[in-house]
Amino acid sequence: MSDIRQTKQKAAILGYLRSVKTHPTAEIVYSAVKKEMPNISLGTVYRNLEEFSKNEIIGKLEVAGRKRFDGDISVHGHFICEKCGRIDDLFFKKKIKIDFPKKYSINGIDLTIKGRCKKCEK
Amino acid sequence: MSDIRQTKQKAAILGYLRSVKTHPTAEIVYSAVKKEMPNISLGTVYRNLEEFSKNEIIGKLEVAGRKRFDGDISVHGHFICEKCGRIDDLFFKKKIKIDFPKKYSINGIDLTIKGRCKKCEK
DNA sequence: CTTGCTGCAAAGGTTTTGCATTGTT
DNA sequence: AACAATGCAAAACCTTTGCAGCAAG
Repeated sequence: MSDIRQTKQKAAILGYLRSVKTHPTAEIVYSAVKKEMPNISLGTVYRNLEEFSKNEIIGKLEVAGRKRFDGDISVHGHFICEKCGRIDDLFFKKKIKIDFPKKYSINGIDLTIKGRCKKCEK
Repeated sequence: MSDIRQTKQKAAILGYLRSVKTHPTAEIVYSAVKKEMPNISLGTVYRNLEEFSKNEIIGKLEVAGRKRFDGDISVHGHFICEKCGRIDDLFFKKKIKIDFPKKYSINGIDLTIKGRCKKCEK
């Protein structure tokens, strides 16, 4: 039977992702982790990020044709600035109610708002 | 000054997208339009889909690393089955209220729900 | 006529994958 | 000792782009 093993690489990737409030790409995670672990490979980073997100240990978004990862899996939405690309977390004070058809079994909700951030609003 | 021209290709792409209720990839649009217009090129399809979505004539989603296009730009959400990949439109009867921070200028909202469709729910 | 659009094919960027080796359990 | 995970590099995949010829206005 298959088992999942602990490795330094996994710990470093997860540690980094949880230490930032940004939503880095695999490439960015790779560069960051590489500083402490120069031999880590990009493939390992991709493989683990993908595995973590499949196991719902981290979150994944897709923006402008790239995958971005999120160390925070609490319920929240995202704001994406269409000009500069910045991504902010959105935490809502009031619960959002939606009347959802019962014919599906829900696993996750993604609420993304696009627009302009303060800086980019001319 | 630059102007935008009407072409058969644009009409065919838009016509196809509006004739279906699916959310096809550029590749799928290409195959479909190619039946009526065998010389159309994939590059043209990509170029026009991108232009249409920039001008908000069509919608664009990103699912599983691919862009998908939506001929329907009315306000609605999407359901994505994580197993079979099917995408359904979600129309809500009641307006959804969210308490959104005023510091952004909003341009669009994307509500995507992931889970299992009836068929894939074992 | 002017110049935007197309078709073609090549290039670009991101992500995945095969395989020999290394490291966990 | 078994075999999952890694590093490396090649391959796969999707999308963008340069350019010469075509076609819309």
